[in-house]
Amino acid sequence: MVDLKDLRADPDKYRKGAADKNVGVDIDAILDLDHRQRDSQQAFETLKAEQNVASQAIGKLKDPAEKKAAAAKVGELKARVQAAEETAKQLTAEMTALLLHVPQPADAEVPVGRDASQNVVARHWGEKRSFDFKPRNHIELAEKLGIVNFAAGVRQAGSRSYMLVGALAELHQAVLRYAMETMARVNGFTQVTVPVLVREEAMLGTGFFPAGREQAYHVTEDNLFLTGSAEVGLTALHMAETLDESQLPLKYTAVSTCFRREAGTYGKDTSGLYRVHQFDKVEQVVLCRNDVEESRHWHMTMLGYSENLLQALKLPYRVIQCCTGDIGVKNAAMYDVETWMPSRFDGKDDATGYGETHSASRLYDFQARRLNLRYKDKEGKLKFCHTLNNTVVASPRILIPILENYQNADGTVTVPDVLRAYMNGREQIG
RNA sequence: GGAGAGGUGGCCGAGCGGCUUAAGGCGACAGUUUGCUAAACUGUUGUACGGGGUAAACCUGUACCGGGGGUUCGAAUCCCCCCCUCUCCGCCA
Repeated sequence: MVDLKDLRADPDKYRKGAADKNVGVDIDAILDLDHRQRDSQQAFETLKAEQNVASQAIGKLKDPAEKKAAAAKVGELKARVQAAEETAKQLTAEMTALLLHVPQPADAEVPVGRDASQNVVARHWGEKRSFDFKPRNHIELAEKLGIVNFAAGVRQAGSRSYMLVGALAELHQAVLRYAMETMARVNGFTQVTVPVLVREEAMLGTGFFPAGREQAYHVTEDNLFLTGSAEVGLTALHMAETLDESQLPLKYTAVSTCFRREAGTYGKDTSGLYRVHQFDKVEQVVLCRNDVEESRHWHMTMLGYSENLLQALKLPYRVIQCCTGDIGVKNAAMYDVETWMPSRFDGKDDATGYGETHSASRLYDFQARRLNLRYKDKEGKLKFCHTLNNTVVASPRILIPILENYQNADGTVTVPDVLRAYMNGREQIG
């Protein structure tokens, strides 16, 4: 949710912000509606004040006949008050609905672009391996090793389903545990468990709704939604609370199963472990003071954690600064990390070989406004928190670069050093 | 899933149609007194959105007693729906 007062004061900022993000919201229509809403609110409040005065006077009358006469007189006012209230309420509802769609303007440094194709590469890390044999893709590797069963997954759960079996399930757990423990023990994030089945308020509050509603599974029987990220649970942990500045920053991490309908991606990445409906992810969230510099600091710090993890896994990657058209409605800035997946490389364009594995976002107070997540600063003033989130690791997608980059000529896969401790010291699969 | 009891300000707790601009207490803040602390006394005490004011101070309107509707001239109070908490029963990893 953007700040309505700021939108009134500087509508151009929001016009440009929406245009840059390629989001079709009519700022002028919102401003016009805002005027009408305020006028109608004013009209209602004036009438209501009149009614309140008259009603209170009745209470002081003693004579029943006088009371009755006075009540009848106020009764005439009542209809007008109700009509005015109705109008004001309706306009307020319209206003709220429209405001939910106004995107947070991207920060000045974010490159302007229509979609992901205009993202900017910030940096590369790592040496891509050159194979002296014909490398297999992760599907071939895993099926040959008997550590995945796509058919069984699809049979019981439909398309984009899978079952990791044996060593691959172990590798999956290992990478999640490694990520989680590093964040908690080394970087001081508090481990949290989150609900993955949540109310609509949590989805609205974190900005996943209304835009993006079609990406979430809806459990209609109980009117709950399956979350696509622990970002929801972690960011909404203090929903509707007033924190104290001394508590900030709050740093949380959680591993959760994530559910995504992947609506609108039919025919895209249909096979393998890349784009699936259910996966597990270690996510981290920071709630900090309402301070742009501090937000920027945490954003870069968390992006660094993800890079550290990939460096520890010795997986080549590149960091992408997402352009305005790709950062979504809620973000002020976003970086993706893409990891080298040899099977995706078309042999010509290097860019084709990188697959998105991470995403780091800063949202300033956009989510906090919707969540009513505030804190009291040192002067006792109430302010909205800033929120940020980052992927620490998502699996099974991360298993693709691990399998493909660590494969051997005989079809076996070497286990990355840092994960062996989480796999009973196992050094090789197959 | 069944039965019952509840949800009031930062906290406790009264109020059950108009003397409530929510009693009283606790806490917090300010002042007085005081060698210092404490105590005592006095005062202040929320949020959101508007209007006025050059800004702050301040003045003013509306809304808010779990949420949403309704009855009424008037609702914390009466009615309906929903949410949440607690107790008991049933079921259950």
